[in-house]
Parts: sequence; structure tokens; C-alpha cells
Amino acid sequence: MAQTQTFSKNQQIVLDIIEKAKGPLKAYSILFNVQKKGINAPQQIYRALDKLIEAGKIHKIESKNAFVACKNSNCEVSKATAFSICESCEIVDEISDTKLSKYLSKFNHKKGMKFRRFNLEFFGLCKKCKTK
Amino acid sequence: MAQTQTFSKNQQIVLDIIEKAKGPLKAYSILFNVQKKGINAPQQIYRALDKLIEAGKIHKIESKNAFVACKNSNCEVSKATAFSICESCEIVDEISDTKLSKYLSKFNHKKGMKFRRFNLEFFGLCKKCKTK
DNA sequence: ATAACAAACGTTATATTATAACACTATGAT
DNA sequence: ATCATAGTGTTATAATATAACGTTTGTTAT
Repeated sequence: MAQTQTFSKNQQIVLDIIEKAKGPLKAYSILFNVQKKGINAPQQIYRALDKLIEAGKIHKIESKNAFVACKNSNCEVSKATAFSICESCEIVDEISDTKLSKYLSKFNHKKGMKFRRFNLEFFGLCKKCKTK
Repeated sequence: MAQTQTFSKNQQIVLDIIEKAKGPLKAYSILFNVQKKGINAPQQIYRALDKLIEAGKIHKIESKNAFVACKNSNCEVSKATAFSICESCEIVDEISDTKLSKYLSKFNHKKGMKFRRFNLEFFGLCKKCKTK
């Protein structure tokens, strides 16, 4: 049961923008897009991003320093993320593959580490770009 | 058969530093460490890093913007990387698990993407930090 | 209702990470 | 020898992210 979380004004503004976007957004591009709404400083963006990530509403694509909305409505806290990234058109898709996710969540390091979360990024060519 | 590659002066300096290090190094910390050797500008570091990554001698830990030496002597080009990262002491280990690597290399996205490489980062507590 | 606390806000400044652009130098192949 | 390629050195600047400070708002406990 996805408990609906309520966000503050800035958090909601940032979330809206990310959810409307077709692809990952960078922090400063978010900033430029919300200046009309009275947000003027990077801090305000980064603070909102932090909270949204914590809440599992968005994810950071580490290899791109960019942020996408979470597409798994049930992934309240993002402890297991996987993405496919096209190296040509840069399209990013969140992968929700139960098997993969289970496989990785169960993975145990030989050296006795206890994992809390993981992030996986696949790079390649998407269907469209493959045939070009 | 690991064909030995030869590196330029700067590339070798940077590689040496990274290989000697106990953990991931940041680009600017590398820079500060090699100023006595006549390297003065970030560009010189980043250029060397690029080549070393291409050659598979080092990897970038995306979540930390830091660089580690490759521990799989056979991983000439880094197309399949996995790391464990302790969230407490920040220690990073390259995971070389054939099963995991095969599993992920075979993974195919529903949407028909062809993957060329992946990077996986696990976060948690290492053995030492767990018991603290 | 109000005191107390935590969370969010706004702002200025600055730190950190990374690339652009340009001129020069070494190396290796034909 | 000349041509292409990779590497170098340098200055400048872009892009990403955090520190620090004081204020405001929202929640909860009494």
C-alpha cells in the first residue's frame, strides 16, 4: 500500500518538472526552469532533490549527474535501481525486472559486506540507434 | 594473454599513483600529488584518466567521482564493472564474480537494447563497520 | 493557544569536478 | 621528408555541488 507522502512547495515544484520531463534532467537545468517560480539558487534545487531521492520518487543517474522520476510506483525507497542508457541518443530507461532485482538483492560479497542498496547502469545502443 | 600496453609519461605517472593508492582517488587529489612531477593542470590529469579508463587499467566509481586501479588483470577493457562501497568507512572493492558478471553480461532489456557495458555499485557496511 | 522543536526556506559565497580551446612537440608510418 | 596521430602544456571557464547563516513555516506536546 503506497502511502502517499506530501512534499513541501519546492520539493513539489522540482518533482513536477522531473516527472513531466521525457528524460533525465540536470540540477542546473531544473534550476533554470523554475526561476519563474521563485527558486533562485542551486541549494534550493539540491535540497529538494535530496528529499525526493530519499523518498524514492526520483533517482540519480550517477554516470550522467542527472535525475529521473521513478517509474516503479511501488519503489518507495530506492534501494535497488537499474537503468539502461543509450550511448547514442542518451535515452534512459529504468529497468524493472523482478528477477534481476532479486538476483542482485540476494547477492552477497565474499568479503562479508552487508548491502543496503545497489545501482546498476547498462550502456549500449537502443533499438532505434542500433539500426541507424 | 594480456598484451602489455605502453603508456605515455603522464599516463604512467597517473597510473602509478592510482595503483599505489589504498582506495579511490579523486582527480584533483591526484593532481596535487603529482605537481612535483611537473603536472600542473587538471586537463593533464583528466586526459590521462580517459586513456587509462579506455585501456581498462582503471575504473571510475561514478557515485564518488573517484578512480581506482583495476584488480582484474585480465579485464583489458572495462566493460563489466562491479564495486562494493562501504557507506561508513568508504572503502571500495572491485567485485570479480564470474557468475555475476556472466549473468549481467547476458542480461537483455525487454525493449531490445543491445548492451555494450555495465557498471554496478553496491552500497552497505563492510565487515568491520558492521560490527562497530 | 503557545512553547518548543524540527523541517524547510532564502541567500551569499565558495568548493569541487570537468571541459574548451589553442599552440606546441614527439612519434611512427609511407 | 612529410604527414598523420597522439600527447603535452597552458589559460580560461563551465558545470556540478556544498557550506554557512539567519529566517520562516509546520508539527507536536502541554
